[in-house]
Amino acid sequence: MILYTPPDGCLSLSETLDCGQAFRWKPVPDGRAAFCGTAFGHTLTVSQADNDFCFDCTKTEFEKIWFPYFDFSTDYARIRETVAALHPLLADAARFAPGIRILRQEPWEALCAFIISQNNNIARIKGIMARLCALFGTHNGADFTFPTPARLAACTAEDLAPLRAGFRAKYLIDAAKRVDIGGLDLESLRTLPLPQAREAMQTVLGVGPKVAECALLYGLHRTECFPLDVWMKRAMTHLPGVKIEDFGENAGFAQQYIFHYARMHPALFR
DNA sequence: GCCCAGGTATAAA
DNA sequence: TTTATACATGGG
Repeated sequence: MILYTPPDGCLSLSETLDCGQAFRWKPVPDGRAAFCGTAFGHTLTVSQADNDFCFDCTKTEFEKIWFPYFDFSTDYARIRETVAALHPLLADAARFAPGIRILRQEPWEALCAFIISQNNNIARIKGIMARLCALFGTHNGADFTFPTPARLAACTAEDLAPLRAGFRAKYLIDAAKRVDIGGLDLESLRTLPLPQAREAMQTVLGVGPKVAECALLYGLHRTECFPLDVWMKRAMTHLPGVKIEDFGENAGFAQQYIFHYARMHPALFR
């Protein structure tokens, strides 16, 4: 059991784990403000008590898995200030959910999650992700892990029918094949120049500009990425004079603040 | 029942 | 090069 307080004072479990960036964290029914989820093969229950966060894991596991996963080495207080300074509406968005952090998720899982996300809603994305793990992942004693590329690459579209992922099933299989034996090295995209990284992502069937941007942001922490989904397009019309280039290295953070704010306040964005 | 969802592939203009 | 349409499914 590890007690930890982020040095920047920024973390809300609900804002971070249920803001549309990750789809496999669930509130613990009987716990207060606790969440349970799985990443990198490890399952964690995390809860909050005042300013402390309680991580139900060993010190080693916290240091190797969860500290980087929650991006605790980044100063989110400073990022919020920088984003908020660009426009009053951005200040509102950053103030609305000040506990958002951009998780450092597994590249392969993030790619699959946002392939599934296309023309889909968040509640249903969560369901498909849960079935994907239950059917093709392995059980670690507490939860199902995310299936490996090799496991999905061995599947046919009919095999994936129980997911009820619709037309996205064939996209998942193509992604799996590219990553498994097709020469697509997701880790290499962590440092590849962004235009080439985007191009590489989009070699996967079903991965266009938006999914590529999400996979790079959430899976490889390319924070200069700025996914333009339907909500963001609406939001941008309310940010006259603000250009995506203005966000620079903070684009991904800004996008997540705006996305969450817009989704929670649909009336403000037409 | 209807509308639409963290879009993209494909065809047509 | 830009614009239109199909796509599978189900949450609200």
